[in-house]
Amino acid sequence: MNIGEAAKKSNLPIKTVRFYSDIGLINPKTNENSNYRIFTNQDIEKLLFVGKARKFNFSIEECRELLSLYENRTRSSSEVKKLTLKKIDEIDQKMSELNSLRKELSRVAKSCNGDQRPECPIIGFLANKEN
Amino acid sequence: MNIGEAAKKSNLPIKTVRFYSDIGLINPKTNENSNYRIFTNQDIEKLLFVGKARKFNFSIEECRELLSLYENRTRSSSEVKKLTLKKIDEIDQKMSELNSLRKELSRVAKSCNGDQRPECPIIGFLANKEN
DNA sequence: TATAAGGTCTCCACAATGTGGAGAGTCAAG
DNA sequence: CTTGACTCTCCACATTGTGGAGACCTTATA
Repeated sequence: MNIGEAAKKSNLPIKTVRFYSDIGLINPKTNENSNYRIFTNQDIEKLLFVGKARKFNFSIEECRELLSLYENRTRSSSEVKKLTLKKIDEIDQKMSELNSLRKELSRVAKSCNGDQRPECPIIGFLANKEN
Repeated sequence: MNIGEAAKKSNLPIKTVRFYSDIGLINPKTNENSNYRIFTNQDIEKLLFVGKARKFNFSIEECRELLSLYENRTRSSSEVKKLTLKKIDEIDQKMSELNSLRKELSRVAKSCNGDQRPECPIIGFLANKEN
């Protein structure tokens, strides 16, 4: 099938499918006459796989790795689990950063009246060299 | 002072200071002879301000806005507070996304043995078109 | 005074992950 | 044969810088 149908079936924008093909995440054949890409059902499965993995925060390179594990019928499940646990770790890290950020911001926001007067502790806080 | 000293005083890499100056976040004068940028103490203050705001997750454009509020002695504190509350909202949004992501990932990770056998529920999950 | 060392300049490329458009080629239907 | 819908490649842009090349400036030392 052509790229338009592939895009529809994989729920991805055409541009994205082309991009994934450009970077070799998938490797559709090429019609030598028309230079059109030709997608198989296997390609669609891979696109769906990648689409989902991307939604779950895996980077392109991680998708590439997962994809090769996906295709390798003899790989151990521990490899996949390792990648997943690493992802969870990263998420935890990010969340704790966001948490302390949120705390600080809400602390300064609370101390600000938010009225018509120009005095603003938030600005003062940001302008303060210390901390 | 020259850019090297400005970078040191603002705790930012030279390249970053140059970048901020390129995009007009700060506007140091230029020595017409040498073409060197000349920074004042005011510029350093702004750089420190931006550096801190960036750490607190404000985007460059938001920094630009905050900077103009910072310089505007007649602005109301509510404008600053609004930006800050918006930031907090964004953080909340991001955290809830990460939370559900984490839940899903840890659910599938738990269901995977992580052993030498190739059966892997995580791969199965990612390959599943549904959900 | 000549030269070397160190600071600074501009311009380009790259990172990640696509999106948007231009201009040209292809295919299927009428 | 023409028209409209698809597809192709190539370039630019988004964000926030970082790294390097080659050229220019300044200051100090020989």
